[in-house]
Amino acid sequence: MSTPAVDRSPGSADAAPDAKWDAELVPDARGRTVRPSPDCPVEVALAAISGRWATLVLRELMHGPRSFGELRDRLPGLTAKVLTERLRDLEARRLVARTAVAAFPVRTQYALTPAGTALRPLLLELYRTGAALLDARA
Amino acid sequence: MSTPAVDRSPGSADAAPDAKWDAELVPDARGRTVRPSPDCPVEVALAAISGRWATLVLRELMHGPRSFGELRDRLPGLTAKVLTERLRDLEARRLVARTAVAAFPVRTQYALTPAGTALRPLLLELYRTGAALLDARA
DNA sequence: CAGTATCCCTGTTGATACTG
DNA sequence: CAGTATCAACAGGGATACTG
Repeated sequence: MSTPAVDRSPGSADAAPDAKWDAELVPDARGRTVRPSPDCPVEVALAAISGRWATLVLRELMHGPRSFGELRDRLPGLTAKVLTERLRDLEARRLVARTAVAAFPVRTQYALTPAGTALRPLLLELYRTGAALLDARA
Repeated sequence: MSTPAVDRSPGSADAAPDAKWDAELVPDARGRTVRPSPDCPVEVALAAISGRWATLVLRELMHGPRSFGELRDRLPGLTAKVLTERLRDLEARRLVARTAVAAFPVRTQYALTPAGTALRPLLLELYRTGAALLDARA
């Protein structure tokens, strides 16, 4: 894949140690990646909000716990299949916790975990940045 | 698509006016979207950093203007085709400006515009959030 | 040096219909 | 109520080879 050519990096395989990094932009070694890597914090954050509808589902859950039906009602156009996919993904990342009540009819509650709540500043920053871009074009 | 049923919203078609919104999370009407929309600030910001390798290309340009070859050298594994795609996309969004010097050999400079530089806080927040998620799992 | 041109392959999304 | 099962359509990305 990558041309071996000359190995100028004495360090690990996926870093560029001899470059001068912006200490604010790249505070530690995890950010000195040369390719999209699951170990890079930026990629981890992007993965957390990845997938269509993901930020909208998170926004709804930021308002408090919601049932499957409530989420579906709040986001018409989002099919049950995709909603399930998003929720399962968020659950796998431990950002959302599911609580199913085995009654009839079945009730399921989806709530943010502390890790999920930690995404709030990121959503705010996304909004801020996007709004600034929109205003700049206006 | 959406079940017409009862139209409980007296306002526009893509908003839910009767819901109570978190004023910090959704500061204005542009955030009260019911589906992924190009008008939503969050979507605009996500679009700005969309595409594989995008954040890495932006990171490199945050360090200063770079030529096509410099970017390619700094990001081995990124093919010329995809690098071109990312740069063209960023250019179309006015986040990056291209300056080609018609000499021989050809020299091209890619630099962030003010709008592109405005993405820095977002990248920092992505890093912060991702690092927090990584630390939480450790 | 700075790209283009193809081809192919894979993942993602959406529509629709069905179930414990 | 809270999902699952299929299937079709599409876009994104990578490998490779070529050009002004």
